[in-house]
Amino acid sequence: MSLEHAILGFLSYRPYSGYDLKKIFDTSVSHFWPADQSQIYRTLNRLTENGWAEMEKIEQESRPARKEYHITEAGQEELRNWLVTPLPFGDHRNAPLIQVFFAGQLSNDEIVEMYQRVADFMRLGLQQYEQIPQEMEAYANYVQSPREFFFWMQTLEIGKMTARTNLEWIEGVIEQIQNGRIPES
Amino acid sequence: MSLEHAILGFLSYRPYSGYDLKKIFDTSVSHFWPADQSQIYRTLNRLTENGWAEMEKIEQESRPARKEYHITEAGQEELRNWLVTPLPFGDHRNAPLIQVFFAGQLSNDEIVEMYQRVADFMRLGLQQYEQIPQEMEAYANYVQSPREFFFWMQTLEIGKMTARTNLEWIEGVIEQIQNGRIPES
DNA sequence: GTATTATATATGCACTATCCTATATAAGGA
DNA sequence: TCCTTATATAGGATAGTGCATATATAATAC
Repeated sequence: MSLEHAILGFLSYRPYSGYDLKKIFDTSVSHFWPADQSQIYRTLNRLTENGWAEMEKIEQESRPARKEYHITEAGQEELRNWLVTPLPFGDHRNAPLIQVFFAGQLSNDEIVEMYQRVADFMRLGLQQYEQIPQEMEAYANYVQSPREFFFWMQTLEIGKMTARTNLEWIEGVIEQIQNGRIPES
Repeated sequence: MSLEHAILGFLSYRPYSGYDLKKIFDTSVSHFWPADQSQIYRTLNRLTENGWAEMEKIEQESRPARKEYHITEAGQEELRNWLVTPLPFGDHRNAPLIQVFFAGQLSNDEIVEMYQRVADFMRLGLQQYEQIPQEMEAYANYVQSPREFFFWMQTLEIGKMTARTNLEWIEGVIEQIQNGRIPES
């Protein structure tokens, strides 16, 4: 499971609580791995059961107690093993492609209209990508490692490249429709 | 849900049984939407409950009875509505990016080794993409619609483009490591 | 004769994920 | 005073996925 390993990754930097992790996820990896709060807590329990993390309860005045999770030796080892295991890129479910597959049932006008909207959406997404580095940079100061920061930026880089590729594809389809290069039946 | 709509898409061509659908999925959309047999049957039940499909039992000599599912008016409408609803591209979980995010913990050699393996894997995948058209063409003869065939080919096209983009990214990272352009700490 | 393959559907179980709601405390603002 | 926000964790309901297994018949291969 990937959420387990993403959490182990963050715990390898330093101990965190579930609450911390939710915020960290939202400002760092949520663009390729959004994490639900309840799931983070449940996964932390599982990590503890697996012996990959240990919980330390920290009482606070005026606030509910924090449960800080520390990665264990076994957890470090599990993380390393997972990190060096090649996972295939582009091997996931892709719902928009189902729409493409059956798009022939729509009229040319409907297709153009829809993909122009999708293209707009993606151009917006590309713009938002430009803003993520600032958020990440803030986080980088916090952890302080140019090497790690380099790889964080690489996740953005590949995200942008993929978005540009998709956009290119969409623009190509729209153009082909407008030039009458798509069979009518 | 997408599997529901993918099945509705196929049923809009003609009635099929769960067994048919499993084979059709495996030879057409499995590269972006693999479907488990048990899930297809369960989804067909749900489609029937929703009034989007109707089941017709067809007895056969020497073989178990087929349950053929016919799309209903309501199902057609549901499919159309879904097809014209823009879904964002590139909006899915991407486990390999978690590995990238934490790759700084690995040594340069480990990273290069791993990504060379991933790159090999992807070059292989690209080659396999070249073979899918033949399978799809066989299926196209079977349904006979140049327009639909055009969009089927588009799902391959975007798959290849994405694979090439990913490969380009990986080759870039490897190159940067080999040129010492990645911070050591 | 026996094993495998093809045709066909169904169920059980575990795991993952999402959404919503509950619980608790304190600070700050309207 | 009341409402919202921030800090913190937990649980129930529901849906989707993956894997394994069960059931049944007939043809084919060894």
